[in-house]
Amino acid sequence: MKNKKRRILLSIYKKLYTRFGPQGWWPARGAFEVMIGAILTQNTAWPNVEKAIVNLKRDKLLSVRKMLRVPSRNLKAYIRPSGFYNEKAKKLKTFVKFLSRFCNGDINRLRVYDTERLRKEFLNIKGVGPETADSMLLYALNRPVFVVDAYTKRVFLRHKLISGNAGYDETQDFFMSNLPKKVKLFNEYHALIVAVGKNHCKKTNPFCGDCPLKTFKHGKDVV
DNA sequence: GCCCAGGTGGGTA
DNA sequence: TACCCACATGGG
Repeated sequence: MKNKKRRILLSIYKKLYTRFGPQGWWPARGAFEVMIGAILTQNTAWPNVEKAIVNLKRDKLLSVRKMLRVPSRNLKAYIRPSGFYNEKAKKLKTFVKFLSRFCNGDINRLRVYDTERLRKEFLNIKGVGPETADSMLLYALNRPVFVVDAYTKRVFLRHKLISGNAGYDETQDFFMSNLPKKVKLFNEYHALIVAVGKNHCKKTNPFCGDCPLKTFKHGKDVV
């Protein structure tokens, strides 16, 4: 059974990779920038996040120290294009305060902690939920953690590979217990799911068309 | 003008 | 615990 799931998951990966090619995630440079991007992209289209990051970069605010110092109302102005800027400014402040306390603002010092410990620490930060924490672990710190998002649930529910009431942890476990725990694989897989979710398994169109997953069982979302 | 986007936390039953 | 909602900009 486990082997069957593993075969299916690897087969899906292969089809997606063949169709969309390497995605080169995360589209950012440096661990800190990835982490900031992970917060800014919460329920937000990436192009809007990029605008915010460009603003931050322009005035060299992409460092723990600088972001600690900048007044909140200024920070809000910088990140405005990414939406939810009042909330996100608070989240960014909370996050850099955590970093300065936990690792003296030095991302390299996070290396000494094991993945489970770091995940626990991240989840304790207000504004960092499971997807954001896992994105940071995988894409900033290169830990083998599978990132689940809205696309993951929609695509895999539509192809009847997970159940409608599967939560974050259960969905994540489906991938992590049936796939080799490899950073490169998890990195590419999640990005490919986003690609197919954007292009085919859309909310408003329950039918696959030339979806690369059309050979898998498929139907409208139940529940 | 309407829908959606790489979520999260707080409130209510 | 399980929903429901606010949070906000920008593109299609």
